[in-house]
Amino acid sequence: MGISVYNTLNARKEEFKEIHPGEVRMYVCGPTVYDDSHIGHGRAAVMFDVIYRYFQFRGYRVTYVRNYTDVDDKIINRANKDGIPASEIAERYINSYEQDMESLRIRKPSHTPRVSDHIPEIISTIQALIDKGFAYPSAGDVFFSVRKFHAYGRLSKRALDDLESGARVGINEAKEDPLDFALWKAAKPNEPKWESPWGPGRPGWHIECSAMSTKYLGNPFDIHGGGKDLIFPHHENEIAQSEAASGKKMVNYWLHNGFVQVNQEKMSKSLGNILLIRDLLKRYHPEVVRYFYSSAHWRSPIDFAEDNLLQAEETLWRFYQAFLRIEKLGSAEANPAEQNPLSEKLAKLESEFMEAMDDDFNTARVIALFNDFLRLLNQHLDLPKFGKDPAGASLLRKSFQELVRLGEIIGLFQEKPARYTELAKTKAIVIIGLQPEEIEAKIRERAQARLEKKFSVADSIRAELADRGILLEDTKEGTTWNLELKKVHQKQQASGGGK
RNA sequence: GGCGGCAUAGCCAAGUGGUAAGGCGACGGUCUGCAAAACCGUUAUUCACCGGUUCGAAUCCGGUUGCCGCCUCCA
Repeated sequence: MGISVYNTLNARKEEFKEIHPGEVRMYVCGPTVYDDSHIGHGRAAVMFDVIYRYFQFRGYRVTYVRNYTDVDDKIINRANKDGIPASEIAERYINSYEQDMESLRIRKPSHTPRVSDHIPEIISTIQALIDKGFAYPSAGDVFFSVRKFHAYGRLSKRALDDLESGARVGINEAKEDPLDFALWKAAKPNEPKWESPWGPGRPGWHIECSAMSTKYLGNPFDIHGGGKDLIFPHHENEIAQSEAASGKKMVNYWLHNGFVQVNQEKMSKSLGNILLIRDLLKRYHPEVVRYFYSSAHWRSPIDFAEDNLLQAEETLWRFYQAFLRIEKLGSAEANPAEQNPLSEKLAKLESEFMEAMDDDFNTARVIALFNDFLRLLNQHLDLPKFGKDPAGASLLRKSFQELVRLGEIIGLFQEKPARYTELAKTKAIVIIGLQPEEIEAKIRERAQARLEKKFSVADSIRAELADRGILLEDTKEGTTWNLELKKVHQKQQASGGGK
């Protein structure tokens, strides 16, 4: 049984077969660096990161290329607006993106090429297209002649004539056909430019990905990914360019992730509801964000509504609370006891995980699987003697370790449980405006009241804390405090913290 | 207008021919002075609607309605 993936090209799930044995070569369209990245960029980055990690987990050697589009109209516009060179804008937002990627714990791709470093490759690709009759220069521009490429429209399932009739673009005099797209654009004043056989100018949008993917991965290569919006025209044009230039198939599997919404609405500049990765991460731990991304299938839309994020946070919290309990069991090694439901499930966990992931990277199924396993862990933690027995404790620890090992592929459970909890508490304390000492004092005060059976006093102390998002938990070892995450977020929003 | 996609419980969300995963919430129970946490149980005879294929459909086909995306260098 191998991995199956949904391939946009054939509009169905297909068994994955690599071109070079034991090796996967994948290319994902990275950002155009003219602004800070939003949660939509984050989704693409996280989901392809999961795919990258999973192929590695399955033993493949993976070459993963994710580019930066650092030459582009939007960058130039931004540069002119801010009165600084386009290269500086690009540099600034590449840094910003890389910070975001690090925050989201994205594994670094094998290569992160930039357009500006690949002008010679781009020029020679364009030249090849001209030589083969697929492209033509016109007044300093070079265009790709769409009608010369017979398979045009296959990926996006469009007929050329439909495109023509639906075209809203103004006719460009320099084009032979309105559908033709630019490979090279003649330089205008105040634009970055490079010398070329057709005069000074810069590459069009699509050609960079053809040139760079071919350079790093060859043709054909295994997987090309990106957001759904890139299917047309970007990826359609890439196919035309690469296949026309090389005479070979470009890519076997095209993967396109679904869009994010914010409160059921499309995220867009005009609606003013762009949610930046960095702003989201002020309020939620990166693993919460990754958990949330993973809770839906990567091809489905996903709605970044506050309630949904809170739900993800609470569920992840449950995992870490169980991990804390396990860590407190001590670390004496012992051979596992006889078979029990936990050991049986533990033995199967990896294969069930792989079954879910093999099925088009179904992370939502993995989340369900982990939750099932969590319940089993808690069941055993609740058994009076199980954890005290070295064999039982050992099994619980092994179970925890297995979750950490498999969770790494999704990017979950990688924090030390104590640290994860402390981090949340430290953050919460600031928001709530209560020092731990104050909470401890209240707890002592309440303990005294309870001792004296003044339960109404004790209860009012508890209620007072609960109102601020602090939950008290009376255990045999004494009273501890925990967070009511939802309330903490409400306070945070009320105070306007973290936006 | 053209093309593509989606509609599963109060909410989020898996499930692509064999009789509805998981999470949140709610309710009942165990525990507790009472709670909280954790655990147990209940919570969709039914998968937008209509028709068809089939022994059998949430899953396939046709139609209807609603929503979304792309066709505008937006992941």
